[in-house]
Amino acid sequence: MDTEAGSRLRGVIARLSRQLNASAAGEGLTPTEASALSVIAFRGPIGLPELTALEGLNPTMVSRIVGKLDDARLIRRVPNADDLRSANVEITADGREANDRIRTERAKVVSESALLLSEDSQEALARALPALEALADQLQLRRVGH
Amino acid sequence: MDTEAGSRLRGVIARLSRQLNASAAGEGLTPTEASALSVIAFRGPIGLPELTALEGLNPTMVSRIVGKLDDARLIRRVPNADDLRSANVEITADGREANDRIRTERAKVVSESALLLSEDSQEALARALPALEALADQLQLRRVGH
DNA sequence: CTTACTTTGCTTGCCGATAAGCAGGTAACT
DNA sequence: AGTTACCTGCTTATCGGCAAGCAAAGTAAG
Repeated sequence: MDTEAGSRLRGVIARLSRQLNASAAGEGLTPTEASALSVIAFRGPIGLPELTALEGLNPTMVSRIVGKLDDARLIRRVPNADDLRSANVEITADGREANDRIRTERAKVVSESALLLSEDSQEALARALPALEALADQLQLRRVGH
Repeated sequence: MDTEAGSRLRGVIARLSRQLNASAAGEGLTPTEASALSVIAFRGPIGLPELTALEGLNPTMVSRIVGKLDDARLIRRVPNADDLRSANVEITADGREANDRIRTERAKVVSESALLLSEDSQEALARALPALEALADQLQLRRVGH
């Protein structure tokens, strides 16, 4: 990937992020909170450090997000018998419902716009999904290592 | 694109945006300012409405960004003889130098991480670039229309 | 085993950066 | 005069991050 492509990728990601955040309705949750809820829903009971890593957030934010989601009864802290300082978090019934609603709503915005693209573009997006996720992993490793 | 893919795309874009903004060094410019400077550099003299559209920003921000870049002598306002209310902006020599530095620096972060990915992933990213840009266009149209 | 000290995992208060957006102003056009 | 293009002051939302604090766990001396 050359400078030209790197620069374009960077630009378009910033732009997409702006557009998506702007069209973020929600359940009273910020984009990051909704994303965290989704991870908790799918990756089952999970510790805060893992959540931090998966979302590429910082521990302070994760603590606050978990606190808020817990207050809202969307997730539940499950004490860890081995170490009472930490706790795993898992989704509640309310949380699962909220997650489904938010997920559907948010994906709709992307899906509907994507449907207006050419077949080729849609396929390119689908094929790039794992690569984008891998790239995010790499960028995160780079930051942590550095 | 189904709900699953839409949701994943949305999530990964947010994550990439966080990682990239966090590793944003700079010339005293915010990510958005740097991006605007880049657009001005490549799309030559340009009016503020076009800049607003290209970046998917809101007019208030564009006004402020242009003001800052102008103060820093990185761009220059060129009066429009036809309509003195508006003005086109164009890059200055200083601006071009700054843009080249920032562009190289920023792209490096992406490129270096991308190089650690598989060949397939790199190719998928390159092929998805136009599709991502088209998607951003669609999302923007959707917002403006709505 | 008990007490004292250190480390670890998380929480919280505070502040800064970035960006959106409204309201109101000025100047230039029609 | 009315509209339009832009600028600016103020507010808000989201997120990052340091530093202090707290409770549990680990370690070691008595």
